[in-house]
Amino acid sequence: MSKFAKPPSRSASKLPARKRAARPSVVPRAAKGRTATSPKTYHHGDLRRVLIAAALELAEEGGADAVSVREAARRAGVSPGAPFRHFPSRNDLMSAVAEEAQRRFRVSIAAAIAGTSADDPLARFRAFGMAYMRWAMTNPAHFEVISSGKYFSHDQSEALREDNDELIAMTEQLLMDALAQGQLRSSDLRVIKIAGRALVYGFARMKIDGHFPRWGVADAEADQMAEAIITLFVDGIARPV
Amino acid sequence: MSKFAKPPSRSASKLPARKRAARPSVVPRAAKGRTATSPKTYHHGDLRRVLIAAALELAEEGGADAVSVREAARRAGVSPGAPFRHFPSRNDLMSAVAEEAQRRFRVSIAAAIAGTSADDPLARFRAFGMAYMRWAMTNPAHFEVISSGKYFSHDQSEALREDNDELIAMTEQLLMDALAQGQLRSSDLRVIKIAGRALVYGFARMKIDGHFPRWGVADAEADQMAEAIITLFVDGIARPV
DNA sequence: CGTGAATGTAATCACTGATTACACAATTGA
DNA sequence: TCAATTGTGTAATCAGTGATTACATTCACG
Repeated sequence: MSKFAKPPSRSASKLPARKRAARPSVVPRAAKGRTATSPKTYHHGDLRRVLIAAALELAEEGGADAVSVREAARRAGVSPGAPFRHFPSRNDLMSAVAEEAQRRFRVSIAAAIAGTSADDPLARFRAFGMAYMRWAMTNPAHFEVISSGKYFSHDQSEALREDNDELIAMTEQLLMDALAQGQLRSSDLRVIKIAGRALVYGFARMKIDGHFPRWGVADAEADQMAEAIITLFVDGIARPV
Repeated sequence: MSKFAKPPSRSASKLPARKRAARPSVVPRAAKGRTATSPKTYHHGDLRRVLIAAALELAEEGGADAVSVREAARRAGVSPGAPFRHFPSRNDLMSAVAEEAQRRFRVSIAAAIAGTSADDPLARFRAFGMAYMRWAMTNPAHFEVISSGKYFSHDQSEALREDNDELIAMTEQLLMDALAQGQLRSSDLRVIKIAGRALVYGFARMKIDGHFPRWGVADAEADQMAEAIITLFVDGIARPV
C-alpha cells in the first residue's frame, strides 16, 4: 500500500526509539509499580492496549490500510516481534481495533437516542440515522475498520457481534414501535430496515470513499445533506397525514 | 495484506512461468506478426493490456487488495520490473483497471436503461438503480476498484471522470424529466439524487463488505431485496395518486 | 542498414507480516 | 528466601512487495 511509497525516510526513525544499544546488561527497573502506566521495564506492562491505541492512531492518520504491525510496535517502543505475543496476526490486531471502535460507536449512538423522546419512535429512528452518519463522518478511519469487513471476521469476536446485533435489534424495535403507533405507510419492516441501513451506510461511505466532490456535495454541507436525505427517507416511509 | 499470509507456496510458481533459463542467446522470434496476440518475442507486444487483464483477474480472485504488480507480471510471463514501463506505480495500474471496469459498468447501465420506455422517467430511474445494484453484486471486485477510491485519484483519468460524470448527468436528467411529468412529490432533485445514490451504493457495498449475513439477507434473495428497497424508495419520492 | 526510441531484464533497496530460538522478568510455591 | 514455571520482549531470519536503476534487446524509421 502507501507504506511503500516513501522509501527515502523512516530509516532515521521518528520517535525517540528509546535507545536499545547497551542492552545485554540489566534494565533500569525504576518504577516497579505497574499501574498500567509505568514504562521502562523490560516487560512493557501494557503492550496490548498501547498497540491498539497506536493502531487506531495510524488508522486516523492514513486510513485503515496504513496500519502496520511494525509501525505500531515502533510507536510502542518495542521490537517488531513483540506484538506477536498479543496478536498472532495483523488481522487479530485489526480485530481488536475494530472492537474498540465499535464500542465507541455504539456508545455514541446510544447517547444520541437517549436524548430523544420514547414517545415518537420515528423521530428516534431519524435520530439514530443521523447519529450513525455523523459518527461515521467524524471518525472515518474507525468506521472503515468496522465496516470494510476485510480486516477480520465477525465470527472471531463475540464482543463485535454482540455490539452489532444490539444495533440491529435497536433498529428493529424502533420500527416495530413506529408501526404499532401507526406511523408507517408500509408494514414490511424488513425492507425498511435494510433500505434505511443501505441509505445511511451508503452516505457514510460516499463521504469516506471520497465521492462527495464528484456528486457536488461540499464537506461543509455534508451534515445538512445527511439531515435532508434522512428527512426524505422518513417522509417516504411515514404514513401521510 | 493477505498476500503475506501464504508463505509456504508461490515459490513453485503456478503458471508455466515460461522458462527463462537459456536466456542470453537469441529469442525464438517465431511469429513476427504482431496482431496483438503473438507472444514469444523479447518484446511482449501487448503487455499493457495483458497486465490490466491479469490485474482484473487477480481482483476477481482475491479482492482489489490482492492485486499485486509482481503477480500480474508473473502471469504475463514477464519480469517484475517490466510493468514499470507501462505503469509508473501500482496505483497507475489500478487506475487503468478502474477505467476498464468503469467502462464495462457504464455499458451495462446504458443497456439496461435502453430497455425501458422513455415515456416513464421514474420507471427508468428504477431500472437505473436496479442495474446499478445488479452489476455491483455481479462484479464485486470491479465495483470495489471503481468505488473504493483509495487506489487512484479521479483527477488522474479523464476517461474515468467522463464516464462517471455521464452517469451522474443521466441521473439528473431522469429526475428532471420525472419532475416535469409531475411524477415527484418533492422538487428538491439534488437531495433525491444523493439519497438515491446513497441507497444503491450502500446496498451494493453491504453486499460486497459482507454485511448481508448480519442483516439477515441471504445471497439468494439479494436481487429481490434490491427490487424491494428500490420500490420503497421510489414510492417514497413519487407523488401519491 | 544503422541509429535511436521502446521495452524488457537483472539487480537492488526499503519495507512489510510472519515465525523461530533465545533472554529476561514476574509470579508462584515450597 | 529462592528455585521453577510461566509470561513477555528481543534478535534474527524468511518470503513477498513496490520502487528504481543500469543494462540488454528489439523495433521502427530514416
